[in-house]
Amino acid sequence: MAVSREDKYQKILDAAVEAFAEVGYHPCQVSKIARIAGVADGTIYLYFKSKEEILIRLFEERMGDFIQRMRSELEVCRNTRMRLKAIIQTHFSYMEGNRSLAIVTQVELRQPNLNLRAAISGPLKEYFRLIEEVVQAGIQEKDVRPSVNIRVARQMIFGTIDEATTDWVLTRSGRTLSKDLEGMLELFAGALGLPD
Amino acid sequence: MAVSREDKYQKILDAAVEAFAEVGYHPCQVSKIARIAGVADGTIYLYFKSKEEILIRLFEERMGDFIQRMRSELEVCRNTRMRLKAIIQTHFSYMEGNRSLAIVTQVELRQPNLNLRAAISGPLKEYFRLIEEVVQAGIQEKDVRPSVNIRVARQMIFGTIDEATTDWVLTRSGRTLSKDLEGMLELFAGALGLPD
Amino acid sequence: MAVSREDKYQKILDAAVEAFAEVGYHPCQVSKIARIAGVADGTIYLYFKSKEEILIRLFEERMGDFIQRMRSELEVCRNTRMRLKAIIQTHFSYMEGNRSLAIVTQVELRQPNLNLRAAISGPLKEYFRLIEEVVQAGIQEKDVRPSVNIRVARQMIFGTIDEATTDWVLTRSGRTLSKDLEGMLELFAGALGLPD
Amino acid sequence: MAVSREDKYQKILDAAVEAFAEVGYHPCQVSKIARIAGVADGTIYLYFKSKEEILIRLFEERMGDFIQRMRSELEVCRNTRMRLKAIIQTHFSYMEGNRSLAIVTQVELRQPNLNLRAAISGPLKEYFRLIEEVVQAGIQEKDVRPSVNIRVARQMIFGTIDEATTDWVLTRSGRTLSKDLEGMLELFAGALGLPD
DNA sequence: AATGAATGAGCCTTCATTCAT
DNA sequence: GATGAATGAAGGCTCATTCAT
Repeated sequence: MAVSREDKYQKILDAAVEAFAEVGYHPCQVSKIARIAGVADGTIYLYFKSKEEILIRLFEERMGDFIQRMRSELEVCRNTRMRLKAIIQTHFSYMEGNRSLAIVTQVELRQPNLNLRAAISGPLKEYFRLIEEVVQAGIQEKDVRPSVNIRVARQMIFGTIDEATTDWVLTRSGRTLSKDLEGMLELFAGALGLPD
Repeated sequence: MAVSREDKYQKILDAAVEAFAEVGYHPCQVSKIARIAGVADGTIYLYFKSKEEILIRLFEERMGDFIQRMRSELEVCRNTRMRLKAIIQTHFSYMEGNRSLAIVTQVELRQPNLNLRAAISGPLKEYFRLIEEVVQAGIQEKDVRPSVNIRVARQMIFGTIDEATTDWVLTRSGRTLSKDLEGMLELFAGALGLPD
Repeated sequence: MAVSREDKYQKILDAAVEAFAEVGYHPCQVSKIARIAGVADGTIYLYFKSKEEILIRLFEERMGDFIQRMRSELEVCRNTRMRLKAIIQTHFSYMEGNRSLAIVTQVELRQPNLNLRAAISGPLKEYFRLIEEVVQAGIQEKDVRPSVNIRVARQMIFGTIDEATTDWVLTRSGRTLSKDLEGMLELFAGALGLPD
Repeated sequence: MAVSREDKYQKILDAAVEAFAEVGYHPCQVSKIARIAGVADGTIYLYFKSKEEILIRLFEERMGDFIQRMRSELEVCRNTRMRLKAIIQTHFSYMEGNRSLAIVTQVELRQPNLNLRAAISGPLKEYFRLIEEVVQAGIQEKDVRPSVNIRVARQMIFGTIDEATTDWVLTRSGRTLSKDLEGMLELFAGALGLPD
């Protein structure tokens, strides 16, 4: 039945996230994914045409989902501070809810592999654009200092959030990401010159 | 003779940087490194005991060198703004002068592989400590708002610089990294509340 | 119902002939046969216990049918020349009417696989015996030179017809096999010393 | 050293002939060839880029060699009967001296696989041309009846010899091929109308 | 020390066959 | 009976590593 097919597809994708997170994409054996997913090796190939395609679909699906959520969170915000808060919060809570995905993202996002880059660049660029739009709007709404370079500001916002996530992923401390939300927001506010 | 041995060691390391940058560590064949280095495959194993060790030594040597330089640049700085400027500048110019190393660093720095993590964490942690010391000193010297969370500030500083480097590495535009130095410094200044 | 079962059995056999002819027995996937036959992969196994059995049955059925026809054509012949003509003609027209089967026969007839050899050898040996009987009778009827080695004569007759068929199968020219009937018959007549 | 490389290449080719003869090309595992050749599996791929290439090179080398020998045997013949005798004799003795090659040739020569066909067709066509030249010359020299169709005569000559070889290959009797030389020659002589 | 041919363990992928529906 | 998704054994090929020269 249709539901079962989609279910298994997602089960394999979930298994792949977990497996990739544990050892990394390249060293990960397809049979490991199969084992975690509870299916036979060959079954994987009924749903994906290659190991690489699993990684590509994984990014497409999960990052698309992430962007979706980010966008809807931003819609209800009324000023730049709220928007930045929403970005940090959404990013953090998504990654906290998907630790394995977070690990995979932090690592494999930077692969020089061209097929992968092509697949990733779509959603990632959209995320970047989304952040840049927030800064741009902030300037127009006089929330943000006009001297701010939009690209560099985006690099700061994304880079900081991303680095905090990497930190959280690599140090297996019990500390939550969300705990740093306010501190990070204050840094961004100061950097962009937001009104209190 | 001793010089020749050291020379070849470095030649292999240089070749490895180039090779890893092009395709990534895992997909890179040892024979590719050998070809670029102009030595036989077997020769590699007279200098390194495995492909993994190449990567590990690579980080140890090149990051150690990087930290060294960073430290000496910082010594001559008299206030927080100068120190932050030195960090950005040194990081940018080092990476611009070692583009392949920059690529490898951005990608492989995040490997979940434990041996590698152990090797990297030394120099990387020292870099983090160094940044945190700058922030800490800034607070003591009343350059930095006392409410600033030091760890989060470090994540911002490193994350932003790192993201700018990744951006530069992946978009093969002619744009130099250094061009963004002042803009980035202004963001940091605002974020930390530095005096003008 | 019984008819339907036999129908489907033949449909699968026909599909197999077509599929084997296209790519050869070994490289041919069972799913290809199923697709051509318009049945599910699993259905094949309700009629045959393995892929190999399809090939075996195929030879048994189609070659049996071929021998049957050959035998009935020979019965009405009154002398050696007519019999040889009947053999060539029947062989040619059967293969022209079953081009795919001809292809499969030319190729797979020579498999070293022992199960297959055993299955083929029955009808093939009967065909050989039939040819040899014609030569033998020719000698008794004084149609054929008595010095003729019967086995070698059979090799000539079968080998020539078979090679002409292979030629026709491999060169996809429009040329018909039957066109060479008379020329070949004259060669055989000369070889065996038939009276004009 | 150069000799050693060529040696090993031939050793693998010999092993492949033996292995293919035993089970057929498709079912034959590369590891079987390696075992017979006394080398590691991977070594095969230092000399051939794929299993298929082994088969292709095998035909190119061994058939080229065969044609070479055939041509030089024919050069010293003074009439059609001698030439036909030389063809049969050379073919038979070559195959008797290379039984495994004979087996492989009889079977795989007829593969529908296009790459293989292309590789084979060169030497095989040359063989056909060579036979046809003998018949043609025979007609000009008034040795052969002018009514003989050259193509059909070639099909008879090659087909008969080939079928005798197949017969000899499949029936593992002690009987030698050469024993039938005279009987076959007489058939050809009669078929073509050669003078006594 | 240097070489590079050889090794062989290992892995992605295929596909004949099974079996729950 | 029919289906086709699922299975998992098997195999071609790769490549890090070794070692005879």
